[in-house]
Amino acid sequence: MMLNGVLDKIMPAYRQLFTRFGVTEQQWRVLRVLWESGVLSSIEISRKTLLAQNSLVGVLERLEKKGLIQRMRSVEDRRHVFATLTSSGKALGSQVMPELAKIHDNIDSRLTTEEWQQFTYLMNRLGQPHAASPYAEDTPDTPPIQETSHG
Amino acid sequence: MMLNGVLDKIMPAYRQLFTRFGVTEQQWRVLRVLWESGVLSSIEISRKTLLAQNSLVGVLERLEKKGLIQRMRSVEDRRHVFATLTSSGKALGSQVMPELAKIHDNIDSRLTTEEWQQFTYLMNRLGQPHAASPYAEDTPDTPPIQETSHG
DNA sequence: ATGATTTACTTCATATGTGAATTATTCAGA
DNA sequence: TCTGAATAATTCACATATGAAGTAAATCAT
Repeated sequence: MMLNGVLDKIMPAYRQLFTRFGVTEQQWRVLRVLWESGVLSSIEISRKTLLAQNSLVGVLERLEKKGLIQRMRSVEDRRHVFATLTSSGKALGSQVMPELAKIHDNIDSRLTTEEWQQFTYLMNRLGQPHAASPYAEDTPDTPPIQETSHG
Repeated sequence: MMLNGVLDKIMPAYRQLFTRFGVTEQQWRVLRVLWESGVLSSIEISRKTLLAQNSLVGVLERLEKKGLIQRMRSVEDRRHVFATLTSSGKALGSQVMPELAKIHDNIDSRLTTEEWQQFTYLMNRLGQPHAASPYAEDTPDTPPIQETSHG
């Protein structure tokens, strides 16, 4: 439950920025990955933003209605829907990015480099169910800083 | 964004348990604090569960509709609404608690004692805005294990 | 080829989370 | 005492999350 608490304290700053530009956090997540990757299929956006497909439908809909993105069906495989930023979407991106960087830097400065490594390590451990081999698929590169008699 | 990822991996286990008993995660949070404290005012529940007042209204409504809790207005200050568990609510609690403990233990075992201390410490640091004195109000008791040239 | 299966997207019903606005009460002060 | 500020709960509009279904299009196995 601590995770929720931390999110509740960290997100407001971001949300405030986003609402100032008329978008929501998840809407921004989509804009962001499109900004970085150009054109993406709905499923790729879903993977990169961690937004469920069904939730994404609405998000993309509202983004398109705002004229920030453009959706289109693939010709080869008509099951795929691709999305890309409109010029206005790109413009918004370039306006938000710097502001976002400020907030990000602030949060970034709350922990030292070592602490961020610990953080990453701990988060990965928490995400992995116990009993699993410590050297499985997505195991973090950074080993624990202190292993005090336990494995 | 890692926080979201971890939550997405941790919560399903809990949600699965709760839906098995016909409640949601936040509904359970309420039942839990009532279980621990007996009678509580809406505002106290809100504080203990981290659920916003307006969200709580609906949660309490549904819990009452399910016959798990009972709401009533205070006589002294009719602005307050108190909630308490019904016998059926208590019964549910005693059924869920042990199951919950299993999941909790599993997650608990994913990190060592030291790592949990680091975790708590890091979460607190992340929740505190930067520039603030490291020894302010809710600063954790456990100091960082490694402070390598930075303060 | 054709039915079974899979895949990608969409829709639905239900439960929240958020910020803003309302309502009902209580309280402090002229 | 009457009024305006402060509280606690509730309501609203809007945007998601989740799980279950539904669709259409592509793939597979026979």
